[in-house]
Amino acid sequence: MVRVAYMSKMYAPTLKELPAEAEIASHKLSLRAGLIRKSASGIYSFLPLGYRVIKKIEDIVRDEMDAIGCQEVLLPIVQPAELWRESGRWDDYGPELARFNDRHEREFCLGPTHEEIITDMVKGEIRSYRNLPFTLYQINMKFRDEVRPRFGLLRGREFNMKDAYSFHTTQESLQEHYDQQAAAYGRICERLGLDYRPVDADSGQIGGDVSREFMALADAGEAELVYCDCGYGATTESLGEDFDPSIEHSCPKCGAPLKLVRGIEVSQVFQLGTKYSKVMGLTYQDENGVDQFPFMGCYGVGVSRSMAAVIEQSHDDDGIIWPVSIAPYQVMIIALSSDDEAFNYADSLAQQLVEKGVEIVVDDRDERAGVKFADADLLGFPLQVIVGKRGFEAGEIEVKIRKTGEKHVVALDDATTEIKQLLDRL
RNA sequence: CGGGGAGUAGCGCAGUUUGGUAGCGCAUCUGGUUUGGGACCAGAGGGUCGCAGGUUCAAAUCCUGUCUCCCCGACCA
Repeated sequence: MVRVAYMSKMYAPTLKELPAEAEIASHKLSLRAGLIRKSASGIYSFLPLGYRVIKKIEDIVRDEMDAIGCQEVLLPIVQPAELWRESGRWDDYGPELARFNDRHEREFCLGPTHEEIITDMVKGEIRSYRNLPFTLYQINMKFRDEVRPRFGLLRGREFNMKDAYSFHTTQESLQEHYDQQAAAYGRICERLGLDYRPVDADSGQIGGDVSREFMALADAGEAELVYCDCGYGATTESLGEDFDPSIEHSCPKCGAPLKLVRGIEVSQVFQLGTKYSKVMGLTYQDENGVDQFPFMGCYGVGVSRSMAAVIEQSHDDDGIIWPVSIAPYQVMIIALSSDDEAFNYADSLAQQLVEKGVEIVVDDRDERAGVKFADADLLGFPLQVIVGKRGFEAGEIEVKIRKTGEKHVVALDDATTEIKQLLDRL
């Protein structure tokens, strides 16, 4: 059951002053709005409002994964060294792989990605070509002991990620699913309200031959990319050392001048081929009873990083501007008057809206108007409904659209429907 | 790992040069006045100055070591 939330009860410690540790907008605002708190370098706790956003992003990702036939699982974070020795990555991965021994001196690592675990798991179950293709995914914390964590959630060491792994009998089947994943990733970016570009990329540590990344455009992004309005895009890294960013380049597809920008890598799709199935001995029997190695793909979405990317792209001097799709609450009702009648009206309006499926938080705190307005802007709810004594006595309330700042005066009796309509238009 | 910066009250900072026993703003608590854009007045609480050694009559301040955090670079599914 969905309930009205109240600011007076909410654990949402906002900061008036800029945190000294943060440099970029998304990091500053995540801290100021009380979405996250740091435990150690690159390691964060998610507070109620931040975790609501994370869960909403996860639900969008789940919806898109389920829509293309993927099935959700949950894989272990703690993984035995032997699997990583099998794949060769125990030695190859380097110090980014966090390792430790258990009480019996057996070696383990914290999963930075889950190819080994899933390949091993599937190995016990796959017998026949009839079992293929299929795709499993999970949404889980990853740990990578990054050389230099920075920018809050943009490059953390522990982070929330969706990772999917697909298994196929043919390259064509892999290609087909890879395309479906890429299309789903485009839809995910759109539903998150991101300004993004898909680009050709390196496959790096994960390995494999073909890879695309989805870049949220942002000056604070760590990646550099080129793109063209015709649809072409590539990371400058993938273009190799001979790419000179100081001179203008033309699009290899249409010849138009390429744009050079910075971006945040929010997701990536890979074709792994038979790299992991071969090295870890994952086989199935084909129609002729002959053992074959499945083709594999893997597909990742940085969930916590996506949250930071959205803030990076959608904020102003006053705070965050959430898209309706992932706002922690869609509407904040600011109860300005302590007058019983006006407050009771605000509360009943909240109840009515909740019953219509709108997520509502009421600022019922005993604070001055300025404090409430400032927090509402900082927290970035798409709509602010202002219920004050003066307006209430005149039979009206005010609805402010966070993004544009425009205000609508609404009659008390029409409030529920008007708010619903304004929300639907955002 | 190389280069740079920083650890002093919950947060943001001053004090370190020139050692003398810790301060400001915000926040918190109490009382009062306020109440549509981060109020005002009066009072109060809160810090082994990151940690460990050392020098000294005396260390936030000087010396040595160490830990942590941030930025640039290297690195990065």
